[in-house]
Amino acid sequence: MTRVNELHTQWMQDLEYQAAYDKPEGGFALASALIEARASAGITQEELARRMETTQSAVARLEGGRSQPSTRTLEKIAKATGTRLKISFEPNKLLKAP
Amino acid sequence: MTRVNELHTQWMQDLEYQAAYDKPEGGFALASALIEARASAGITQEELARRMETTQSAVARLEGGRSQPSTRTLEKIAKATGTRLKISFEPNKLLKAP
DNA sequence: TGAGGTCATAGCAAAAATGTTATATAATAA
DNA sequence: TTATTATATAACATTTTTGCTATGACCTCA
Repeated sequence: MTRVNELHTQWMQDLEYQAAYDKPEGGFALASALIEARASAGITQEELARRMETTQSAVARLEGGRSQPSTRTLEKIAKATGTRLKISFEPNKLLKAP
Repeated sequence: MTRVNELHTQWMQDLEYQAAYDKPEGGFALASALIEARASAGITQEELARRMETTQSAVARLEGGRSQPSTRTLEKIAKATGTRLKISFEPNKLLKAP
């Protein structure tokens, strides 16, 4: 049992995690979505890397927001964390103020 | 006025487009999400390319599902189509059948 | 103190995405 | 028919992501 694993037990009880590449600026929202997905799976970077058939350092780079991953990579993450990848283009803010 | 533009007028009236990289297999869902986003903006591949600072052929390649775009590219598409990019890892199917 | 475990970073080579030019096809309008 | 417009494809150079091998920092626990 390790830190992330403990977080897991705690989070899985009441966490509605639906992190998204949404609000923030520089793509760091995606990074936190990755971290949450991994935490929800209760695994380490090492284990996630194993499931994605890559290395721990690659996972750290992704979570650190130091790359702009392709959908290929995002799909691997989804599979490895037991989640479903969803990418959408949603209608934007209001056009004119009332 | 061109074909897509006409589609636009038609769609914008009643289309709740929220295409997603969701159900299907080979990443073609993303492709159709792209097409819908562009159609909702009522522009041609050529115009989308101009807004993304790339070329029409690159857009065609994306919409044809012949690449796995990075979040960098997805962001460009969102900005160019006036939409908001949303990427999320959602909880998966049921674990055990009752 | 030291060992073990987790995560972050740097640097490099290989792979994939991207930008670009040049066509080709299809549909429409004149 | 011809001209024009929109989209699809191929081929290639450039850029970015990705995989990999260290290595260092930070904990916790014995």
